[in-house]
Amino acid sequence: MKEVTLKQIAENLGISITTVSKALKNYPDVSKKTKALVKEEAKKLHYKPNVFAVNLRMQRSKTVGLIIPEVVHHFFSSVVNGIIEQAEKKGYLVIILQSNESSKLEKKQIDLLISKRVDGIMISLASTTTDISHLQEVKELEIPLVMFDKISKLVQCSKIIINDREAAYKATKHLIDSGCRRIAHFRGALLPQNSIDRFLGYKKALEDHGIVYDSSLVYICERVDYEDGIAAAKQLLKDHDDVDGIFAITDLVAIGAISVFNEMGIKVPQDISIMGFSNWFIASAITPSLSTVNQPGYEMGKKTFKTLHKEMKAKRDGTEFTPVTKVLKTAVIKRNSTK
Amino acid sequence: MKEVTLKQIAENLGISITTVSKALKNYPDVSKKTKALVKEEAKKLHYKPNVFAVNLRMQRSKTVGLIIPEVVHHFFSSVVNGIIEQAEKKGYLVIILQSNESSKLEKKQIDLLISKRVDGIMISLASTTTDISHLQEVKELEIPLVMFDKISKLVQCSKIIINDREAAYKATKHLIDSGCRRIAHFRGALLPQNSIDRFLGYKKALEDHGIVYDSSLVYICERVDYEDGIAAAKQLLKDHDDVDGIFAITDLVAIGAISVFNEMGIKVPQDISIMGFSNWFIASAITPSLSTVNQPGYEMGKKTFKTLHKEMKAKRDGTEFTPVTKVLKTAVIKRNSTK
DNA sequence: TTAGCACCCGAAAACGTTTTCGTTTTTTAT
DNA sequence: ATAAAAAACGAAAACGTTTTCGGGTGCTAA
Repeated sequence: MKEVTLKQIAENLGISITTVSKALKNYPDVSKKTKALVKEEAKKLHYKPNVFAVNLRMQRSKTVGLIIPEVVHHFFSSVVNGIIEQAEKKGYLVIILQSNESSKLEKKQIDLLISKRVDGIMISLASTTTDISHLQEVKELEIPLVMFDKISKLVQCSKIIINDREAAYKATKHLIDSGCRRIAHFRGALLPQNSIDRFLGYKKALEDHGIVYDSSLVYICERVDYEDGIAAAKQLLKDHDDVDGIFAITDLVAIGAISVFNEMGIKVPQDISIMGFSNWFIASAITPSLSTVNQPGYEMGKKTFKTLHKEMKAKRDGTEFTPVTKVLKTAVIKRNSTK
Repeated sequence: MKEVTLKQIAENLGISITTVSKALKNYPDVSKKTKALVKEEAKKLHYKPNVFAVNLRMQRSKTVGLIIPEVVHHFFSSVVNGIIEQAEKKGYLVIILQSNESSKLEKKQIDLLISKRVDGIMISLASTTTDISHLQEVKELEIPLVMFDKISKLVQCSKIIINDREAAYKATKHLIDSGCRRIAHFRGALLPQNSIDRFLGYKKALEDHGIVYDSSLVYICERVDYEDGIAAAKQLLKDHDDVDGIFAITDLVAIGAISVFNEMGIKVPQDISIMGFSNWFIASAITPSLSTVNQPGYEMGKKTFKTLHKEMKAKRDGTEFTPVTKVLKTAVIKRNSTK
């Protein structure tokens, strides 16, 4: 059972390969009659063009690459969902790689994608990435590039993000508006930009509302997970007895904290209010349900691919494309962990 | 800045393309001297083979396809994690598609992967898939195929699964051993095999321990999500007042049920014990923490790719490969939702 | 009749590699 | 010195497409 090729069809019909190819692509210099004949024969033999040959000839793969820090992560998997849905609509396939928050791996994977000659690359940076030479290389090779969520301001490319600072501001303000005055912050590691931005938003909200910023109320959660939340909450209880609100960098951290308070018999939100971040869907399923800030992962994925697609199209057409930065809307979601 | 090709190197060195190619691949019929020269020049020019040409020539892409029902799902994202990690080790890239539990989409995506000429395919079926002709086609084209978790017994291929029936049996037995006698089951839809198997395991456990099976204690959760769990729990409270245990098909359903009981002031596990399934990590974070059965997603992903890799290798070498079925171990994890 | 003009068609190059097989060069043995 | 053997190299085909460009028809108008 040999592969069906253009040659096959051409021989069956006694015409040239050229004509067959053109007929299938509706070139104007092929008569209606031959077009019909060719198409019929192609259907009969179940002809499928050999993508390898097409790729080689066209110098493109109709495949794009995606690098994210973690696959097993609600926010990123939502992004992935948005991306692959949109990509499929446009006839593109997506190769997914995971940097595991390692800058070194990230570099390797960029090289891998380049060597696979993907038509475009989407990336959310590892927390530790500071050297961005691998991304500059992508730009130099003129491979369309879009960054999302965890970006670097130093790279000239399109970006799809939220305003972490503003979102954190809104979250903190919500706590203040509901009556909290001693508000702690469970932040992420020192380096990642969104960890910094959320911290700054928190600080600014305090200052704007006449609350003195107290650095002893800020706890660092290195890995930003459930255990970190538990640890921070326990430490907080040791250090302070007057805190009436917590803004956690992420829902998971907030949930860790809640579980500690539940266990200790500390009432949420009566004794202490808690805000999360991301609106991970489980936030509505815990007790008490978690107030949080919505971070639109699916939307972000959609927008990311759409932007990449425009850029790839511009490259094919040889038209100019100026990078855009799109800031997606966030919104406070009030539930039962705040008053 | 033109692409560097073998031709380029050959011209620079005044030798033939053939020799350059062979030198880079350490063919024995190239002298050490020329090999060194060629390699040096290649490094200097940053030569990277054109994969499109390699693919065409070799008739393979070093790319595999993966189809799963949902990306945003803890279990499946764990599987994805295991797969892409393992694939990268072997130099393969993974194209991920999502069937959205639609049999029609699944079929389309198989066609897509075939037309992209991936070297192998891994799939977990959509719940509604009964017609398996698209998978037969994969077999006919002799594309290596491995199914995992949600499989079809009608397809002759390697399979990586857990024993759902046995796992459900163990979960139910755990409830019985802890003193429960009226045990309800929140099951999934009627069709998917794992929904059936878990139900059968539940039933068998009852019968083996002298408890009469009562079909009025079985509730169907069509979409197997949090809301389903809530609905089923509420219905259960209306229908019965003597139930002392629930085995839910999935952690999320169990969590939905717990949230209802928490709200109603029904004590878990004192008044009613609850078992989940999957050991989704959030299971340890809710109150009370959820007893469940561990379903090793990461392991499953690893094993799935490894098996596919063996099959692909066998195909290249022209050696025979007989499909294997690997059943991964599951274990009951006792937490605070059971006595 | 002949130039001009649609209208069709196909030869051939190009994309960049891999590999077979024949040829040339060098080395070894006689 | 010469034949045989071994080592090194290269021509060319092949993978299957797309696209340019140069014809060859047959028709119309002068």
